[in-house]
Amino acid sequence: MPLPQTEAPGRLQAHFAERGIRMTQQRRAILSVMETASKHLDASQILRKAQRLDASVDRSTVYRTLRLLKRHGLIDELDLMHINGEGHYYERKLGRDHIHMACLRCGKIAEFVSDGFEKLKQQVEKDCRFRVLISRLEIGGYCASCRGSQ
Amino acid sequence: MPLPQTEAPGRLQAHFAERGIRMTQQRRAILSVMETASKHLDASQILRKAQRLDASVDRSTVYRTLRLLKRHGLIDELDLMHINGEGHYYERKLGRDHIHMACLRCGKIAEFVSDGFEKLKQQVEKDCRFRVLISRLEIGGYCASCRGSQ
DNA sequence: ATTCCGATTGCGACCAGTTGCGACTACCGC
DNA sequence: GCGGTAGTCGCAACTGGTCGCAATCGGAAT
Repeated sequence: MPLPQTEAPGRLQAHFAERGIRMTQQRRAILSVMETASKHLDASQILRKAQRLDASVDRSTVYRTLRLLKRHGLIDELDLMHINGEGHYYERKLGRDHIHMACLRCGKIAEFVSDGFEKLKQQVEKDCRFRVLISRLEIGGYCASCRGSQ
Repeated sequence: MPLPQTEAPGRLQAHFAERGIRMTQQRRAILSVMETASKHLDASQILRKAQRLDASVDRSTVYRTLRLLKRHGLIDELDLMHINGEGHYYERKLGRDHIHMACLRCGKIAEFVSDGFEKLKQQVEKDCRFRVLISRLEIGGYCASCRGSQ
């Protein structure tokens, strides 16, 4: 179920300004790719799209900017259970955390928002005396339509 | 074929035999490293230890064997929130799934077994009509001792 | 508009993990 | 034990991601 969201799109650049992070041509290109992306992108897709806006963007700048966004909690990084090789996927962080479910047969990715997940995180905070900042729950298995055919 | 486990340690090799998976010198070395490991190892540590038992073991054989173990549900693969670079860590799968908590300050890894986690997976099975085979929940934040110093 | 300094960039070299391929070997049936 | 074959291995080449460094740029102060 593609996702319930609360918050206007397209404000990544504003976040940068508010936090006094320097804005460059290259970052502008990358942010605008992330802002307008409709689905999970991997690093090489982000690079290609960003280079269409600013041809000078380098691979390593993409990775550095992604890391920056990650550190500021503005995007989430996903493995999607390494369905296709080693790569990672990135998505804008909007609204509440959600679980990612990857179908091992058809490769489809579904998302799921659950109160149980929030409760579980609260339990960890309490029982383990651990301050939760980032969390990632990924599940691999078979989706409803693939489940029929063993 | 995914499998629940409650089980004595050190029987990785037996599992291979039972499932008719071919046993080789190299695999024996790698399995024995995994069986005797006391904590999360990364691929290069596994390689080094395995080479002490059989000098011919190659990097790619380690990765291939790890993937094999993963597919058979005998080990878990962790990112530990990419605390140190990109690498992955591997651990023998024993008993119930557990949550990994990585402290972003001191790097310590804690584990936590929770009924809430099991319930959450059941909820996904039911609400999303999704067959759960593998699951991984990783949390990044501050552990009890690092929490004091902001 | 000009200066200036730290932050950022591109580049090339590197580490982590995967793949294709020819050579090798475990193990089944004889 | 012996041979044949599918499964596995080591190697070398590749993709994904990181790092160190010199050159460059953003933007605050002037």
